[in-house]
Amino acid sequence: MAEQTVGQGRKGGGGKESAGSQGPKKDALVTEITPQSEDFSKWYLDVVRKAELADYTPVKGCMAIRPYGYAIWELIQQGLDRRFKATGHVNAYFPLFIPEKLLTREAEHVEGFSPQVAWVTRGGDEDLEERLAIRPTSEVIIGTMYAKWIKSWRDLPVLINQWANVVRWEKVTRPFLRTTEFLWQEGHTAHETADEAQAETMKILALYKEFVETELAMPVVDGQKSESEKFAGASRTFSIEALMGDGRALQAGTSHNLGQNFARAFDIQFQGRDKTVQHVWTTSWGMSTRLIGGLIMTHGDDSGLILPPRIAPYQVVIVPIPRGNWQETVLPRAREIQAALVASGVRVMLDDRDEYSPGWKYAEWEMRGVPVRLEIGPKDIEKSQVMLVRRDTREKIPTPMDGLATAATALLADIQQALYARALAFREAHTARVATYDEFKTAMEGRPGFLIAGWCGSGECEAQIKADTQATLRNIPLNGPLNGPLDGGAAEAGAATGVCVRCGKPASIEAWFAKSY
RNA sequence: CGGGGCGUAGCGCAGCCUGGUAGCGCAUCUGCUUUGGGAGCAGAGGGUCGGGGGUUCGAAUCCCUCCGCCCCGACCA
Repeated sequence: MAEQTVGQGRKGGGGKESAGSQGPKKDALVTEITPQSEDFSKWYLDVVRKAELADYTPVKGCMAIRPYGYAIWELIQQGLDRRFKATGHVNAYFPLFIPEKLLTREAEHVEGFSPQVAWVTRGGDEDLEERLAIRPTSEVIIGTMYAKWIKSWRDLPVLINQWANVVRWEKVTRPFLRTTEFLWQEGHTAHETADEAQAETMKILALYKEFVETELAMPVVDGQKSESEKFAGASRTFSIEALMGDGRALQAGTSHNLGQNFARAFDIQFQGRDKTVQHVWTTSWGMSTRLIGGLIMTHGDDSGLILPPRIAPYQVVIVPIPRGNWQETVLPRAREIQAALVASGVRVMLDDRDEYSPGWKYAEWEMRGVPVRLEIGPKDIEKSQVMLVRRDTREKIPTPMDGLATAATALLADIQQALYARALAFREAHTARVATYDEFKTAMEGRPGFLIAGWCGSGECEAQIKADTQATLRNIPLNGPLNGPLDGGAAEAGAATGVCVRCGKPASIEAWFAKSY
């Protein structure tokens, strides 16, 4: 009776307890998080709620981001903001509201966004003379301001980023992945030449890739979007695409070269070095709270979240083992260790709650994805050691207290690498190159993931592939074997060295396809 | 927006078919014993059964309607 719960984790899924009346309790634990294999989507929603990342609100499609989830967002913000500043960008803030007349000035842009725009029609007691759009993105309002601020080539480039919320009236929503209101950063830059704007677009794409791979341990494919997947109003759109644990792709960030489209629509002009008046060349780029969804679905397992150390609100959780008068014996040592780790720059949570057992805490912090658990009890203190436990492999590592901070830091770095390697291996195992359309269709049905295939560049083939297989063209990688440097646009074919997977015509483009979020 | 499923305590559910005024597990609160993988015992609190309307002496239960959530499509920065 005393051992009835020992060794029975909720992750077992099967093992019924033989102690009779314990059955229902066991079942309650087992069903706490739906296993990934049973229903990935339900698993995701369970993790979001049980790990206290976010919760539903009375507002349809809008979530509350809870402190633990917001802490992840803050770390994402810090990592990105540091990189933006290091590349010469500055932050500013623009209004939430956009007058209707402004929104409709760039034709493609309006057409693309109008189905998703929310409107304010009343202020106080009065109907507004002109409706106000709640920004779905800020090209319009920022472009309007740039027209006022930019007069001379000496004013360029303008390299501004803003951290903001935006609203898009989505019909189908999911916490983090697609919500009616979401948080993001949007960079908006203006340049003197087309080449400069393109260089900026690619610089940010590379920055995004480096950030996501380094900090979030998510391997991504960087490439160019097809005409049909392009941002409304852009000349070219580039994206980074990640593969989730269920084999579906997630667009994790986008960088757009807007050409002179918005400059023309909003009269953003400057007098050049040659005294002529010209339109500027602009870019925009963004990453959002969607990244948190990507993080969950890239690394998580049946026990819950697994956070890469660099983005984990708590990198180490200390669980003191209560024995006898542990508050006088164990707890002080735990506090010393906490202080030492904090001094080494480690984010530490000391779980000194008396009302929960160690086993409960283990399960709880595993579910919340803390990369390293540090157990310390009387036996450890005797041996002048602690027990470190990795979240990713569950490996238990007895570690001397001498040099603990160094060992912990090294372990965190190792976990970061391991998570990236694991995710990359998963992606490679779920990426296939196909030559014929039959192969393509079979592969897309059989096992989800990326398919690499030749493409003639036509929208018809792209649309037909989607209709036949549900797979969309995610992007055209920058480094594909057939692909050129791609700075001239996806549809510009170079030397034909392959064939389109659908129509069989010669193709110089090799694209990545997948079912996606 | 089309097809399907579901809304009963914080979470997971039973009750609905065959109307009679709400129950179980977990969680929560109190006390004691515990604590190295989700502890035990004893006691306690918590629900206008998603909203509105209708039928009925009486509705969680039957009918209408609206809303929300989930899944599959369509659409989508």
